[in-house]
Parts: sequence; C-alpha cells; structure tokens
Amino acid sequence: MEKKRLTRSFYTKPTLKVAKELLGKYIVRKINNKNLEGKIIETEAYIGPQDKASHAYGGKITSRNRAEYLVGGHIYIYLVYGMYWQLNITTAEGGKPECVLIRALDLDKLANGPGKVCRYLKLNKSFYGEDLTESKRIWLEDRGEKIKPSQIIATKRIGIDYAGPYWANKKWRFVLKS
DNA sequence: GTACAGATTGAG
DNA sequence: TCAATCTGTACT
Repeated sequence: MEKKRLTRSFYTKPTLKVAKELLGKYIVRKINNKNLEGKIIETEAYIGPQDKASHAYGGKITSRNRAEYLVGGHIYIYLVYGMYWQLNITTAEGGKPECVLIRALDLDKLANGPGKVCRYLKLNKSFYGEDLTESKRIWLEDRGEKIKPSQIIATKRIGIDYAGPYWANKKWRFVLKS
C-alpha cells in the first residue's frame, strides 16, 4: 500500500475542507522505533477569530493558544479540565487562528474521544508547535483510501453550548461512517 | 492575589 | 449524575 506523508499544501487549504479530507488519513506516532498508528475517523473544525467556540475568538493571542496561529501542519495541543490533552492540527496560512481537532481514531475504544487519542499516542506538551511535515516522531499519512462524500457525516460540535446557539449549531464536526 | 469555568472522561 | 484536576482569564 502506498504511504505518503501529507505535505504543507494539504494543510493550508480552507479549514472545513481539510477537516473533511483528514477523515480516512492515518496518524503515525513513532516511539522507540515502534509505530503507533490509527485512522482518523472524527474531526472538528475551529475557525477563529470569528468562531466564538475557538480559543482565538476575537483575535486573542495568549501563551496557551499561540500555536493556533501557526501555518497549517503544526500541532496545537493543550490541557482541558486539568487532565485531558486535546490534539489539534493547525490549518490555513500563518497568522490565521484556524485548526482541526482530532476527536477519534479507528481503534475500538482505545481512542474514541479527544482525551483518549492523546493518551494512546502518548502526546503531551512537548509536542506543542510540532511540525507534522518535518517531525520524526509524529506525522500524517495518506494511504490511498478513497473516502466518498456519502461516508462523511456532518454534525454539530460538542461541548460548546457556551458559545451560543449560532456557533453551537454549526455542523463543523465530521464523522467517518465505517 | 483570588475566583471560576472549561473543545472530557470514567466511575457510580 | 458527578468528581477529578489545573490553566487561562477576569476580576479585586
């Protein structure tokens, strides 16, 4: 099977397009010469600064969210609830706070939630700002799997009711039907 | 300096 | 249904 690392041009496309195209791609995490891999089956788009659910709403830059402004293809990782890491991949051009949250991998309960994805892949703050097109320990691969539009389910995003009904009802969460 | 909510999860 | 657990942000 052909394996191809995704390059910068994949990530710099519009965020919603990248979020959908990430479905079916494989994330590869190399630990001590062993590869942990999983197919991405659920993503969620965050498009700041107009997106109230985004940490960059209003164009804010803090030490927590600054990675969100990096050019597409970088990791934006942060801690929520004091215990769970959220793995995001930045999209669009540099200076634009847009990213895609990786919510689940096809790993049967091992990674069926954003916190679990990071636990399984052993990700932590040392990956903050990691470049997925250059890194030797984590990257994304295209393995030639073709995803049909009919396999993609668009739903409302999760856990952001505080952003108000307009943003909370945006169907920016994408799930790959198996 | 202090208060408090949050892109979650797992146990009860 | 709720506790675990801690960072960023908005107060004083």
